[in-house]
Amino acid sequence: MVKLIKQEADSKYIILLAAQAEFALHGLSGARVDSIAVRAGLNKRLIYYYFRSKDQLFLEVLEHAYSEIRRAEQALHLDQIDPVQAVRQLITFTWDYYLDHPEFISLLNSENQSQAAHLKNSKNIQASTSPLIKMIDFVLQKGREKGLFRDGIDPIQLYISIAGICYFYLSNSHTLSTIFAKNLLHPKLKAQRLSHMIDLILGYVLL
Amino acid sequence: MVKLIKQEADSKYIILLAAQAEFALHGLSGARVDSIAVRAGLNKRLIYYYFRSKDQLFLEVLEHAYSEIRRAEQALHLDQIDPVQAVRQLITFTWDYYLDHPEFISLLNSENQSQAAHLKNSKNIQASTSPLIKMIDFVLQKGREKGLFRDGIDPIQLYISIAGICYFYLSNSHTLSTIFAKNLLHPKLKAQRLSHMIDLILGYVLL
Amino acid sequence: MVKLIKQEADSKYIILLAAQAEFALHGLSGARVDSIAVRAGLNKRLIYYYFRSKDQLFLEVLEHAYSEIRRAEQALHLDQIDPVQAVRQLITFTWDYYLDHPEFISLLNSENQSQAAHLKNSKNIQASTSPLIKMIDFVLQKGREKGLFRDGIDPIQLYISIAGICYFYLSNSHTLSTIFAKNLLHPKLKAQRLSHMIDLILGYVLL
Amino acid sequence: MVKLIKQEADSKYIILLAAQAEFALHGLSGARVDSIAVRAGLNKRLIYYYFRSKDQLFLEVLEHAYSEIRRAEQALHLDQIDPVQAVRQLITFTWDYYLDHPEFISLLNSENQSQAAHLKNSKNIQASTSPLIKMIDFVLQKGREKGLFRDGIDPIQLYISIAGICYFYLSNSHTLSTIFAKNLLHPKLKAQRLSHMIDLILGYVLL
DNA sequence: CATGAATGAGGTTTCATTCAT
DNA sequence: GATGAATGAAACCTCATTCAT
Repeated sequence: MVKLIKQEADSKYIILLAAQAEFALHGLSGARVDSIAVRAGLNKRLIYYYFRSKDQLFLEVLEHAYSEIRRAEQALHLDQIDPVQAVRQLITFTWDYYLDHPEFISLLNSENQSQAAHLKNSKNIQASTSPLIKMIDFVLQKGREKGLFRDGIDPIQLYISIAGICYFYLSNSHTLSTIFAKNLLHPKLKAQRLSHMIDLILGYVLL
Repeated sequence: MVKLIKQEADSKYIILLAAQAEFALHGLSGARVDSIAVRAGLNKRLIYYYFRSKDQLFLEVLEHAYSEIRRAEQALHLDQIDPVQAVRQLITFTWDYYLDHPEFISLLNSENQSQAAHLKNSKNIQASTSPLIKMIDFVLQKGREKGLFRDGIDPIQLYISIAGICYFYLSNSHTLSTIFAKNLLHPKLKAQRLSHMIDLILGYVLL
Repeated sequence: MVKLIKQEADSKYIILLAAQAEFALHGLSGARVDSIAVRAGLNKRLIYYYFRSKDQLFLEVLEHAYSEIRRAEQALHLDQIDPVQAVRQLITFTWDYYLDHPEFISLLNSENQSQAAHLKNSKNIQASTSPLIKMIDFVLQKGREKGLFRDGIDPIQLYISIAGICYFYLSNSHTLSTIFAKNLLHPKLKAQRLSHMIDLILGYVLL
Repeated sequence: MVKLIKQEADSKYIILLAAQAEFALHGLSGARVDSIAVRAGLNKRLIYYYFRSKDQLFLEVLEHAYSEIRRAEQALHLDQIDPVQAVRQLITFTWDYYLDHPEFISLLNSENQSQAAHLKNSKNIQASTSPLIKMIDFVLQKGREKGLFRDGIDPIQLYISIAGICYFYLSNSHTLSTIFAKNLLHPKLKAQRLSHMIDLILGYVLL
């Protein structure tokens, strides 16, 4: 019995991971259910057994991806460290997370192309981001109280800006690399980028 | 004869615009050649007559989109105004251009999903960005010479950051709006966003 | 033990009824084994445990339906009443039975679409109709002897005609209702139909 | 140009006939689009080119079948012959038409299994039956005026009864043949059936 | 320049059925 | 007796592309 349950969990999870890889690589409409089955080493029919359709599968992949990053964000505990360090930490984390999880960027791009049609049908997504925003707000307040940070910074705006400077560099690295005729993903350039981003955000945040 | 040539130009251009709309809405693999023909009000076979394949059509749409934004950027003449104003101007322009040309964002997302496969096969794209970077570099230098701007700012990094904070907010507006449970494209929020971005960049650039 | 056997009977019968409903609604090829399992509230595998295949299940449903109507026909005892009343009774019974058992009509339609492939493989079906025909023959003979009924009526032909006028009106009620733009199953129209059918048959049978 | 048009008509019509045969043989859900393509000797994709879906194809087949029988009915000109002959003629025609067009019966059975879902979405079906009913009403009136026919016969009821006795015998010939252990489609039996039906209807209609 | 007809390959999804417990 | 997991075959349908004129 226990084994059975484990098997199910395994197969379903294997499919989820295979789908994540396929969706990340080819987008929603470019992904092939056949390929997902091959990646998972399981029968294609099983995909429809566990998930109801390609779209439903995509939604679950997306929810999974969101829950993973939210979990990682929670583990940052930015409220327990020095505010300047906290800002540095937030940038570095975001950057590293996107670097380590290129599929997350891909999935978000696909979902935005779908106008968030899947996410809108999803429960318990909205709530999951607020703890992070609260944490950032707390950090900004502490920095302000210490006389370090400027006044009137909106935590959501700041979060979107930090995400944006990390995200855009990576999500558009192919076109940018082509246009600027240099490989933006070269380790040296990646290090320079992180450094620039920290300078940029701290330059704004600090008085 | 002249008229015939003009007609050809017309039909080809009509298809290009129809394709741009379709690609912007559905991405490369999600776009339908049939839909493009319907949008253009022309026979599908004509698409293959003017462009050789769906991918070639996509490339030409992409090249067209790039040439348009480059043309607009050239018209900025940032080198002829006050450096602080120039930075403001650059942010505002980028923001407005993305707002007015949502298809540009969509096309870039698609192309990055394709790992810039089309762009890499394209001549005369790479050179086109450098004037802008030179212009930014000139602005930064002027600001530095006037004792206003900080030292050591990489124009490419700055450009990518400005583009990133504008781009991400818009390209991911659907998921962000869902997650934060507010419509990020509401006029009020858009105005706040622009204001925040200017604060952010100037806060960094200014000494 | 007894309880187990009873359980078995229960489950098997539950499946049979569920299958009857599903087959009646969607026909043989339109019926879904999954749906039958859901209707029965039992595991799909059990269907294959009790019945060997979808076709075998269909056959048993069919046999069950036939045995039910034959049982009801036996209970008529037409031979014990006045011949005119007996004819009225036969028409009314046939009409009411079809009305009360729409699944019977559906199953017969499906089986005829299959060219009676299942029924031909069935034992003990053929014999079951003859008592009814014998009963009708007896009624006709009695009516003739009483000087009421016309001569030379074939009981099988009469039976098929009575069945036909009832059956067709109901089996084709959807298309007929659409074509004649009135709901043939409205109580008023049903009553008129029964009245017409009795007039028709008696008009023919009576001298 | 003319040839092109003719080709289109040909291909579409060839598909229609192939579909009619396939639907007649296997019903709506039992029919295979692949088989229709093979029967038509045309590419499967073309079926979706001309008709939009299997259901739409089924509807057009159905409409075609209805228009054919209505056309044949119009050609009867029952109003121009002796009323008794007209009734005979109507029965004989109905019987022969069903015999010659077994697909018509099959299609109607399928459509009724679908609860007339297709027909309900069809324009100009309802109107097509009324001329026949008017013609029957005219015949009945003439017979009554000549002192031959009984009073108060509803033409729709009569039509349904005539259709029913013909239809049921043929649509259910497989199960009936099995149950009565004789081939109902044997020429001798078919002749007897027609004779019985004429006796039955005239026995009712004539005073 | 322009078009309606046609196609092969492959897409998502569904099905009856069986495996393993 | 009962079940959840798994499957191969085949269903409907769609796609980019080409043919023929």
